[in-house]
Amino acid sequence: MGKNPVSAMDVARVAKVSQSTVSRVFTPGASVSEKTRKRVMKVAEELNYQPNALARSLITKKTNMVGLAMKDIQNPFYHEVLGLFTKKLKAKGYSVLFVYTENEEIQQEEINHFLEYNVEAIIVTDALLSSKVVAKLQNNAIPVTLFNRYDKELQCNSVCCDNRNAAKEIAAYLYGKGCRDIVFVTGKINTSTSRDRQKGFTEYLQDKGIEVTVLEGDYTYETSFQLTKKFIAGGRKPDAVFGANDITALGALDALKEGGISVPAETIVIGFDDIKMSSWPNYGLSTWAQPMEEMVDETIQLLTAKQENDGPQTVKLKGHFIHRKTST
Amino acid sequence: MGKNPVSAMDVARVAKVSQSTVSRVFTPGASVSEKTRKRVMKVAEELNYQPNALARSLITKKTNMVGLAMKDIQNPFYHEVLGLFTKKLKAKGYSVLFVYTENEEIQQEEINHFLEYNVEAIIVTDALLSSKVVAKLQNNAIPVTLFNRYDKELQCNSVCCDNRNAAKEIAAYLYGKGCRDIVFVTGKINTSTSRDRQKGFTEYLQDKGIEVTVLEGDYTYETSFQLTKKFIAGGRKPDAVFGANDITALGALDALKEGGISVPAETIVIGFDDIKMSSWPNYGLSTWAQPMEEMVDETIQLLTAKQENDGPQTVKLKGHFIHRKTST
DNA sequence: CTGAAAGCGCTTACAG
DNA sequence: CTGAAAGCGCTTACAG
Repeated sequence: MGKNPVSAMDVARVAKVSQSTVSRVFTPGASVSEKTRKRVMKVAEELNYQPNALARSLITKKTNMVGLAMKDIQNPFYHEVLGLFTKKLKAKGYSVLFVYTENEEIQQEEINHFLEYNVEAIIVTDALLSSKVVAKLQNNAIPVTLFNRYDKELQCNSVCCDNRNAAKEIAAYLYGKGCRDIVFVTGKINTSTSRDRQKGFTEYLQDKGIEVTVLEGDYTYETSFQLTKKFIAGGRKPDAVFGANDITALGALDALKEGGISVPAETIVIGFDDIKMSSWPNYGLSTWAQPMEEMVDETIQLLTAKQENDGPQTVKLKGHFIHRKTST
Repeated sequence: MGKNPVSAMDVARVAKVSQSTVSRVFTPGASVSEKTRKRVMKVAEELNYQPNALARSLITKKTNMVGLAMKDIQNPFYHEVLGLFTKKLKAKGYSVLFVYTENEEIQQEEINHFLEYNVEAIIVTDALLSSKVVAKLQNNAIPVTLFNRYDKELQCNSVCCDNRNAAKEIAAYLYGKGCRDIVFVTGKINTSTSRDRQKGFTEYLQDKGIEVTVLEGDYTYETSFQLTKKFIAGGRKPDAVFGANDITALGALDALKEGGISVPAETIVIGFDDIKMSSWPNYGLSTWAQPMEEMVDETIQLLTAKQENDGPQTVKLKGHFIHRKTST
């Protein structure tokens, strides 16, 4: 904490006021005469005084910290999300305590960590939460919001894209283009995002009498690339491939290209997320744009309006299709 | 902080011991009889007691938090770095308070933020620091380490790749391949990384009588893409393009491809960083791999061994060249 | 091994 | 508008 921890007391001594007054000067809205305020501020600056947020939090019960947990390191989508969160939370006066989970599931350990530091809310992006962990958080009255995930079993807020309907629209689009031999490359199958996208997609096509070929991926580029490569090596040449996210679609796209299949002439490729790379000229991936900014805003909204306790809320946002070079 | 803040006092009451004893049970190495420890632990678990890190920090002067500041949102390199830092710092018992800077320079505001929360050290990856800010930090005895940057003027530690020599080796490699018409696409020119890579690269070639064409980029894909596109539209067809980082090289690569130039047959393309994408089949970018993990380890080492005050240290790591599909 | 007490740096009623 | 005092939840000498 430094060798030179100037305290409010030090400032008070020099400014010849009480420590309470120094505190008031640094408390927005507290009543201090203009004259006193100026004198104190001057001394504070000279001494390089910085109020101690820890001590303040201890008494106000407000830490202004929110915990953010992430897992996926490969998907740039989450990097963009992280940037947006820290930026927007800062604007609201919150800091973010960041945790990167290696495990599939957020462990008790990481949550304890958040609890110890008294974060006021927790945002979990792409990791899983056990109901036991959620219970503990509820017990401590810390609101949790799942971002880009949801879980009916869990008693927590959730903000995500309406994956099912988005996938349905993509299916309709593909069907309208005359595609009949269609592949879906999944993400991690235990994620709601992948499941919902698959459900919306296959259901629509099933109604039309089309059985979608499902390749079980894991949201990584490599797996999707290998799966698709193997698939076309078997002599198959689908009309369309829909990847559970952009990275997945990109993997499939590269495999198709490598296999000499021309996109979109022979095969249409669609992704999901609209990460920056998708718009790069070399790819020009058509995709479903998640309303990332709106999603972040909604999440923060949910966290800050935690007062009204009408149970966990689920917000589903629409997003929109972006037509680029991999679709016709 | 929750509606149910069980304190050590609460536990003490139920376990019929003093609050001091409860504290000892949660302090590694403190002397408590096995019998008491068990009883206290049992009660603590029943009550869901969680020591308050804020209160502890207030008295121990140890927050176990380090501040991490980042700026570049587009470069996946930093996403990987962030993952590595949180993972490794956690292993050492540290949490990371994350700040995403929008400004080119880290502002006083963000630093104050770190100071308020009493972080024990600060890591700055790709943002700039003013000497005024560094001075303030030194005044508070908080060690700062620049990661992947360095600045002679600034009194702070620094860990980075030996960019100059790496670029020199790349230049030698290219020269050895017979390249004579060579382009370097810079990153942001006010970064030490871009400057050093440029210096090492051009100096070597200058010695050989070759004047490198320098295209001034900004470390983004788009700029590099446009620059290269414009360059070749002017009728030029270089033997080799070296990008200040992978993203930059990828932008150039795509522009070359779009311009109908075959890589590596006509033009060799080399990047710097070895981000995951560079190994994707569609790109197969040859690049200089930064020893990312080592760099992170060294940084943490520097921060935790902050006791010996023999002035700021600069650590330069080597890294190595990775040959893929864009070089011969 | 254990308890009573002081103190970390703040905020916030309570008086004046 | 301002000061004295209590208290937030801990740790840590100091006694015993």
